Amino acid sequence: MPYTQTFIQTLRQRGYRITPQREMIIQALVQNERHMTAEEIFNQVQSLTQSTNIATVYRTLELLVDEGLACQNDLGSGRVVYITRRHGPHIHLICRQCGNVIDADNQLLEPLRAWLHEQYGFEADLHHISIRGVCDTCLSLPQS
Amino acid sequence: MPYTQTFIQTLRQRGYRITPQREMIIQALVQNERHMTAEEIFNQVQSLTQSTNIATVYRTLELLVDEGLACQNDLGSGRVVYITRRHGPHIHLICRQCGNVIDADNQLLEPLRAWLHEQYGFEADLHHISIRGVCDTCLSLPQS
DNA sequence: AATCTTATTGCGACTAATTGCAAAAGAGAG
DNA sequence: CTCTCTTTTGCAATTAGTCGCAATAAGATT
Repeated sequence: MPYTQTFIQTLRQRGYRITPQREMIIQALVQNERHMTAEEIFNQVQSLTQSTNIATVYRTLELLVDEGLACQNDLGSGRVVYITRRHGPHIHLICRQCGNVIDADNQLLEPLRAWLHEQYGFEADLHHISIRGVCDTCLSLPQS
Repeated sequence: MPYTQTFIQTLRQRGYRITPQREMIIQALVQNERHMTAEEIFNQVQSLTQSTNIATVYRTLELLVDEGLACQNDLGSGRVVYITRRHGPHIHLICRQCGNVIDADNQLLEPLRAWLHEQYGFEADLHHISIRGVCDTCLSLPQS
């Protein structure tokens, strides 16, 4: 797991303390390579050790997001999901009606990012962005 | 309050029943003309009548959003805020560090919307979109 | 005005996530 | 290795929001 170690080194360099809890949380997130809820991570960590707590999972995930190492996304499931920033940036198109999530390309986000930076000096985090709307299928339904 | 009535007529035409609770919730949202939390709306309604409930406020707001009459936004305060769609579309730039919210123009969202529709058949709801990142001020801070 | 159908409400229980605080433990200095 | 300082954790309590269900009440029909 070299990538997990890279993560940990980065945090250590920035002055954060590395605890077994943090290591296991990072490892779960890195190894799964997918969107995970805090509870999924908590369950995986708990299968390794009892010494863990859901609050710690949330706090560690918040740290990873703040440090730009992970992305946080509300995909409309009622639970927030997390993923490392190793993954290429993309847009999540979330259908307001059926709840389906489409992953879209992000080409058009680049001009937006550049423009926001130029105009407002804002460094937009467009790595994993969610956009709500209505999908193809739901639009073409006969009615309702 | 003619605009409140327009709202109500629209809902009635779409087959929804108009209850005193719904009228008062809509009125609170329309009259204030700003982002409001469900609890703020609940408090205003409750000052008029005891016959109300926070769950009803949430359900009515959800209805307004689903019917395209209101926008829902998580501005990072820990509470979701609502506003009518009378307001011109714009982007909320939310700073990950200081929590400040900047309202930005939406010019560049039009090509994005068009492209998402063309490419994915997705009708994006970009009326009130939130983008996280780091603001001008926080970027220029000496360190930390 | 009375009746009927079904959408809507209120309530209480529940879930996801956050917070304050005392106890535990990481990491640097000696 | 021990001490110290400060960050981090675990716990319990709290908050924001949702859900199931029985009771209520819109609005249509007569």
